[in-house]
Amino acid sequence: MLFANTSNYTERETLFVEVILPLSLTINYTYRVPFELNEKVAVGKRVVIQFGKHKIYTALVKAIGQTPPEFYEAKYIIDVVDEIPVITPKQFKFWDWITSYYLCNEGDVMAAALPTGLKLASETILVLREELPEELELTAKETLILEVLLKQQRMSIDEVVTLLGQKTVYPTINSMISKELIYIEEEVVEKYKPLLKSFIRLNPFYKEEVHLKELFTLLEKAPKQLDALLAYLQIAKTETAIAKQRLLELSGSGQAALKALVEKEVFIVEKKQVSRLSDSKDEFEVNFTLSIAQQNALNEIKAQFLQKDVVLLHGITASGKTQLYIKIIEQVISEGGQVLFLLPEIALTTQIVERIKLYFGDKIGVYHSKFNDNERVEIWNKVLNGSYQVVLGARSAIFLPFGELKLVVVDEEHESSYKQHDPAPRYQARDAAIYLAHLHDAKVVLGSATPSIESYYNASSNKYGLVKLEERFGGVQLPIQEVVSIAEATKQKKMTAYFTSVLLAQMQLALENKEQIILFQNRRGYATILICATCGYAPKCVNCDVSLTFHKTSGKLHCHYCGFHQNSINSCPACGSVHIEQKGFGTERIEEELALIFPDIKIARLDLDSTRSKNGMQQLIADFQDKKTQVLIGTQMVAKGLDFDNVSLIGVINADTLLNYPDFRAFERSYQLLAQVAGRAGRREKQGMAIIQAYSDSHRILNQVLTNDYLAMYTDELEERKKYLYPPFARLIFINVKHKDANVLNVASQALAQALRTQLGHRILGPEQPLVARIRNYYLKQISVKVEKNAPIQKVKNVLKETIAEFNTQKEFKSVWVQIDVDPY
DNA sequence: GTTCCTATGCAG
DNA sequence: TGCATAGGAACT
Repeated sequence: MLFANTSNYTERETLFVEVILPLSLTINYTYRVPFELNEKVAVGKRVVIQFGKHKIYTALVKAIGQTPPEFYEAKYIIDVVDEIPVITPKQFKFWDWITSYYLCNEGDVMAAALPTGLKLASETILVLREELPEELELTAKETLILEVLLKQQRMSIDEVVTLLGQKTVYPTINSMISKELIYIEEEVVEKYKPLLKSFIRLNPFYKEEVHLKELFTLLEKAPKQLDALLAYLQIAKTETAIAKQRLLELSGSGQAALKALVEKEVFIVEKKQVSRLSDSKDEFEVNFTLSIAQQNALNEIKAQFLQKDVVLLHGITASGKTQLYIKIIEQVISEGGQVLFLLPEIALTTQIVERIKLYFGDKIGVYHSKFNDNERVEIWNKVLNGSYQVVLGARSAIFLPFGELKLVVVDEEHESSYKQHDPAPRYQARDAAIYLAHLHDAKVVLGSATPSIESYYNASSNKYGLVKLEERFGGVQLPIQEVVSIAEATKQKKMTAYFTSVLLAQMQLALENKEQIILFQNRRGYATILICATCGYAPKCVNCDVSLTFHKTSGKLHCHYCGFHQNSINSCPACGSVHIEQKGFGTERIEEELALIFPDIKIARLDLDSTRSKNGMQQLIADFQDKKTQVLIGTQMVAKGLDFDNVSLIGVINADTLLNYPDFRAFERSYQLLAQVAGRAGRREKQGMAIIQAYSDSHRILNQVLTNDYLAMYTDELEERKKYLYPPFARLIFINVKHKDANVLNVASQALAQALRTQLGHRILGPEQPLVARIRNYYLKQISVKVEKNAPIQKVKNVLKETIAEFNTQKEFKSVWVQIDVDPY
């Protein structure tokens, strides 16, 4: 082995770098830096490295050192990608925290944090040799591949797999390599492509009046060219950079004329990099004054910030939290700080974003999953160089490279979509954002009309500041709310399909007044399940342990877990009976029944199925806003982030499905959702109405929704949590165990739980069978870890990590998947 | 015997 | 993650 101090280059430093790969690997790897790259490597820059025999990846330099690895020879890094680091030291610290808190690998975090455009990986390409051997003995498959290659010279592995229709292709490829037919190339695909546009510039020669005049006379015989020139001069008065396309549009002179001018060297064409992000240069002066209540809340937040880093803003629906946020943000950016504004994914496609964008103009960037990669890279860079001072984003926006972060706003902080469940890192963006803020010495505002129990607990126990905003903005009145018993209505024969007479009457009234209606049903599809009336058979998914849902539009039975679907059945496959009954109902069924009752109105349905296409949701919402549709039926989606002026009635078809959900948060969630849904009714001028239909009409949660009594709900829930030791009185970690074989899984999960129990005792619960015991052909078991609040959580986590690692080395459990989910809610 | 799949180990 | 390798099931 060649050590640095024994080599001929003693006077030169030999550097080694520890790199993070964007893969789920438990350790980081060490590479050696070739001397010529010594100057260029730096922590936070990306390097190109070979990992394994073929693959080339971009990895991130985590650390630089001079000690060579003891037990192996390090490979050389191939190249350094960046001129300046793309990851800041603070981001590394943040990643470290996520890695250790959520028990994942650094590579998981890297994969989640970097936009795909910044993570290039190689693709294996087969290339046909220029000279082929004369005598060939080929198998049928090799001939097939060769034929394609003769046509197109190059092929990716994927293409070979589809061509041969088999998964194992490497033996064939290897054989062709040894027969000297092909060679292998690793093609690194640079994913980010800067957008280049052609710009036109006048040759400086013609800047002088004399020359320009000569040019005019010269062009007299070419009127089109003259047009182009005149148009150029006209635009040049007000603009510096003139795009070719724009000139073409404005002059109407055509490609040929422009080309001729370029050939005459009158115009010079330049390719320039432009931004894909539409930046509205004009900042709108949206003047508004805060109400007294808002002003007081704002002052109070500022006062709280003197002592507390996090403030919970408990502001009832329509109290104008957004305006408050805007004022706080405004102050922070005027002092040169950056702001991260987190919103649930769904809210990002809607009005609130437009409002804030108008206000802050080009200082603001929006970051969410609907953006393509190139756009994300551009946003990343604009945050890095500080040209974006405000970022509005979904949970993944916490990974952007902030330099001067001074404020984090988490709107609708109770939203469950802040938690990422799969894949790792399984982080809770609200909590991670609080840590991020801590790293930056920044302040945090958590806002919600129905705060999560934990946040409210933190606020009432003085860990967070608490500011209340209890007055509706602009004097908007709370809707009149009413709970209607479905059982009672059924008894009195006052049900029409799924609607009580009370709800129907109100709908009639609203429609007569030309007002709009939103109906909420937390289940998509048509009927929940089909069931044979004779033998009780119900069609199930072939991959998962769930009954299939009947969708009428497609005429098929769908699995909502894996996407499997099959044709519906007319007779029972088990007993042949034709008495197939539909049990339960979803949004689709409600839409149909409603159309029968009100044949003249237009109804739209907002759920996962109807919004799958890219602009589906936007279109649906736009139509509803333009009053093209009168009734909007939806799942959870309708509750979140949508504001409609003309909606006077909200109907919850069946609240029981929410309340009966088997989860310790079911009541909290129900309250939050129902309060949010109800709050959508009648926002301006007119008092709206919310009707909640339920079997369990006297449920305490429904009462609390009716009376808007968040505190009562909180107190009751807290009591329950204390009694059964749930958060915030304990920390919860789920260990999900998966295997294709139910028996192996049983044995393995028992063994793992036992191994954990010997170290952590009563804290280990389970393994239990989850509600859905099999998804995508994998059987599932869940072990829960409940840790008292004051126990050393990091020690427990270390034990978990080690025990699971040890467990996975055992021969019979090698193929068992174990995933850890910290704070799984 | 061949062909293909699946499990498993490993990469610096 | 993706690839090499080994062992075995299903085919000829």
